[in-house]
Amino acid sequence: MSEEARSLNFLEHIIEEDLRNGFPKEALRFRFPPEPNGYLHIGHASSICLNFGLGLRYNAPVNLRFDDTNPAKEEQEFVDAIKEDVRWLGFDWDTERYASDYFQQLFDWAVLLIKEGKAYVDSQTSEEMAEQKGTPTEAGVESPFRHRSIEENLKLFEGMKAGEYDEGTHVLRAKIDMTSSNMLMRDPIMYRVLHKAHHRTNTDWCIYPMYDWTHGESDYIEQVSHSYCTLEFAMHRELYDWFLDQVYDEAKVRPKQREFARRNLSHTVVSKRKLAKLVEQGVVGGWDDPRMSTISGMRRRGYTPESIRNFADTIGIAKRDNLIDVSLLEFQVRDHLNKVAPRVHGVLNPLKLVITNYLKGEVEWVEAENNPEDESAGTRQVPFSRELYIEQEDFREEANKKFFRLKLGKEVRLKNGYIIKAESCSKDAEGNVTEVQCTYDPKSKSGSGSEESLRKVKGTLHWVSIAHALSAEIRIYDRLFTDESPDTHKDKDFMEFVNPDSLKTITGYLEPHLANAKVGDTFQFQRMGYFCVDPDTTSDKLIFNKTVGLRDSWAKIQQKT
RNA sequence: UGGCCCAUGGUGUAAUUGGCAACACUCCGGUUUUUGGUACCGUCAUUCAAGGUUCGAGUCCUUGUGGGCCAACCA
Repeated sequence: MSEEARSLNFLEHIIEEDLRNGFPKEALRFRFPPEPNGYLHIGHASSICLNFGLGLRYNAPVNLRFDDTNPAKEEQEFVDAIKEDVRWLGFDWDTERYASDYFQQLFDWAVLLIKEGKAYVDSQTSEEMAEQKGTPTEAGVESPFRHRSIEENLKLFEGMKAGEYDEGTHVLRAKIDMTSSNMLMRDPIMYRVLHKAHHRTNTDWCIYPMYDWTHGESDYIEQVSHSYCTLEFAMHRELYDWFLDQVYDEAKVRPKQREFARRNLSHTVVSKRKLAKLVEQGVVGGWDDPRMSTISGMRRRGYTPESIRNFADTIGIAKRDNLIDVSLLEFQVRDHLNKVAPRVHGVLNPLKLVITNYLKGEVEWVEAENNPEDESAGTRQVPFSRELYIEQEDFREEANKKFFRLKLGKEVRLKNGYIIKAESCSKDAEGNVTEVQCTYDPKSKSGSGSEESLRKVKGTLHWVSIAHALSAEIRIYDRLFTDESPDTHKDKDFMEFVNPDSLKTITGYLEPHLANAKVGDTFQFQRMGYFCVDPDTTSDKLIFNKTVGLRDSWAKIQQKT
């Protein structure tokens, strides 16, 4: 186990430099700041791994802070779901905070700004203000209300807070610079009137602070040392710093905002609006559909927290635009599941196999290892009998020597069982093989130690005894989108790329001890992939989701020919 | 017609801050294997372009080229 020191990413370099410059290590503090307006997705997952990972690396506290400044969109339900998802990913926050905890402080500071002549109440319509704002290449012009007296501003702002005005009639604006090349510095809005109940403060407030006014000050209140956000907030940094300057006390930690590139996963979408559309239009079964990029979807799909964390770790973080191939994620899922998932025999496309020289009615319980990667996983007994199911794909009447499976006249090993030889097969009217007849070598039983049992035969098949088989619904998923970046086409809607075959439901046949499987349990169906028990499972119907397939080099060989 | 950010293999990230381009995945080839899985071995880039500084440039400078972001009473 060589604990090779991982190279630092640029955000860690920033911290290291601050430390070198004398920033006290004990003062390091981070935060994950979701808005509780929807479910967390893979993008949030990497942000969570980043921020909480920093906490672990520097042994520093990480706050979970809900950025709940817009009661029109936010709900308690989402707060609960977010907390569950963060915990499921394996992280624990130092303190649970809410921007709404700071409404009073924020208000007091706003009053201070008004008194210093740095904020004013604007009484125009949003259209009028938008017009005055200018464009990225043209300076804006000042609002006619920009030079109201401090007394009038104070009176108006108090009135806004007291509920004397309707929505849209007044806003509080910071008085900065209408000619700034940064649009965000052109007198940004700090407060708006919103007569809506808030999920935590109820109707205590009818004015709510905007993101820019809230975020940096919240970081400051919590004494967050490094506030990392995505690149689209880069332009906000100037404002973040300006607001901080208004209240900053030298004796305290001054939060530092830095930006990183959002990590985009191929073949998926992540925006709330788009995910909602998939749900509303019935393309998927819900927010936790196993094809969704939500954390709850990935959980239901059978992705493990470890695999998601390893994924976030290995893809790293930088500032350039990226499109990460899902295969990187899938690799991590396989890598982890390979180590922990019990192996099991499961036939997905059954073909009847009859061992003609095996006694009718005879049943043997053969021993099978639960996980070759983990000896402590032990073994189990699997019933073997005269009539079995094998995969249709595993039999061909004739095939070339690259086909390491069952063909007429040739031998193959039934995993944990015997070596068999295909003798003949039956077909239906269309010529499809309906049954294979074979003979077995009674001395070749797996694990018996006999000379015959040690014979090398080129193929090994999984199987299940028909009489003992448990049938189960198997849901097989493919990518939800056929395009690697479905929502980046200017001329096409992402819905055009929905993969019509992203879900196939079949009936599979499993070894009987799976009757005890519980929701969420994951197994490797040998040679087929990883499957987990879906919550739709009932006492009389077992349902499995295919999490991810095994690496399939046979598929590649076939493709080439 | 402005400002800010970015550019390293098929993908994503590194490079002791100016000193032999590394890691993971993928791909391809091979070894092992009672999972065509796993494990293991090997092949695959002179760093967007052109100049410049330097003994030495992925790293610094200049100019291009390409891409992203910025005008919600959203976050």
